[in-house]
Amino acid sequence: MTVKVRFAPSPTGRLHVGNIRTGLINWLFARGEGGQFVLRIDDTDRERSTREYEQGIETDLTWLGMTWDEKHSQSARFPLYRDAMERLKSHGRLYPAYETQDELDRRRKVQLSRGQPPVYDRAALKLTDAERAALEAEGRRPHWRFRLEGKRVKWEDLARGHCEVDTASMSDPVLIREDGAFLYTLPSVVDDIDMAITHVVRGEDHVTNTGAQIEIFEALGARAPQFAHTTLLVGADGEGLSKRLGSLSIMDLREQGYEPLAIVSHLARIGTSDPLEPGDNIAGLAADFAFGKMARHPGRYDFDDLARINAAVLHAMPYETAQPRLANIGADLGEAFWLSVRSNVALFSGVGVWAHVVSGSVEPLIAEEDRPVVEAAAGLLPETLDGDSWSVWTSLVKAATGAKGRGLFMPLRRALTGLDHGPEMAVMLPLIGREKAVRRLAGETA
RNA sequence: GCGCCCUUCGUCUAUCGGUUAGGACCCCAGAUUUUCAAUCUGGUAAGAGGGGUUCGACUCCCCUAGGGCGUACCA
Repeated sequence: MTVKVRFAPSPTGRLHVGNIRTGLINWLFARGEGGQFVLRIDDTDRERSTREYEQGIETDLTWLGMTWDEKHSQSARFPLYRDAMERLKSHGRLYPAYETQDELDRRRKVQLSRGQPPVYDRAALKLTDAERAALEAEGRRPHWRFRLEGKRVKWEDLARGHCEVDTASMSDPVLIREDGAFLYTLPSVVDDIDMAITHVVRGEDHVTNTGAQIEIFEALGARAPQFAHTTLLVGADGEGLSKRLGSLSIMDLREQGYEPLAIVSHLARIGTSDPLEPGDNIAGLAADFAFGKMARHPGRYDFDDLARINAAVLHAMPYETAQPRLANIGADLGEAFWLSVRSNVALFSGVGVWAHVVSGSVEPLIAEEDRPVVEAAAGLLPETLDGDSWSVWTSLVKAATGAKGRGLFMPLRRALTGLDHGPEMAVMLPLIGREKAVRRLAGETA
């Protein structure tokens, strides 16, 4: 059986690290198994769904490298849901209920205060035809609940092992709202059947849902797919991630300059036994992926880890990969430049600083006590500068001034770059060129 | 309140009854770079607490504490 999974985001906002992780795990699992990945736009809520957000989802997935084999929009599939609805009604599994939300809230509070579980009491099931007619005559419109069998639903979960949910302890789920809108549950099950989804991979916040949904699969005459419920993410402080998801959208990370490979490597490995390191590429991450590697407790999303992985991605990036992007920002100063600069940047855009040191205007940093060394060095600078010049030159300065080690190199670095850290000076010096070097050593901004 | 899941170095984790409790990050030290960064090598450091079961428990069971999730006409 070929694996076929789906990722079903709602186009009601931008993708963030929490929901993209679920999508990514689906993608990695599918690709690792040579299976298919379906993108299913959950736009049944016509009010909140927008075309722009839908486009944003595609932009983000494409940028991350998460290609899809099929794309469907649930808004185009209402006939299917209506058909399923009719079938459930005819089997007596879907019944109308007329309580208002206020009434339901009140009942829940009463049950809770009595120490009882807040489960719907199925009062609507006992309504006579006459009572229903009276309610409708009042202008009340029903919402529709799925009648649970009330049994222990069992499945073997790829991520959590044997699972059981007692549907007798849950409320009959509302499938259709008073205004006629389909809630998430029914379209999800109907589409999983229709699209022949083999594995439903989602967060463990859906575990209880799964019990009810398996009953719906069965009520529709289908066999439930396999399930994998992965742990959720918490923030670095152990708090739930939801509180600051706003700052963690994929779009924001892209705009801040994070590498897609870093984001994907980080999300793929949080909460697994693999080290938090970059993969070679997203396909490699898929090859390494296994549910068995995932821990059973919430994974920590630490922004510092992302930053570190991002730097590591850059530190290993070959010139061929970086070249077009360097050219894009006017910083393509050759392979030697990139290879020495890449280990000094945390974000790709950081290259700009070093390009500026080479071709821009820099104010030298010359401390009073370093002045003798810098002045002596200025007089000893070779006429032509190449890869060997730095070594030759600093030897001459050492001989002339007696300065050595840190006392020799830091004054020159500071004077030439205006900074106290950076790439190999042997590479930087010829790029900076004799003219600028001379002026900077003289204390001029050049 | 009730239900499900979870709890190992500072952090992320391995172990699935007998191990010097392993790896990664951080940190520290050394090497290299006649400087910083980067890189390489080495090192410090752990089984929430309490009861059981067992010749033997991080591993199995129970209790307590702590955490996550669920208990919606959200997804």
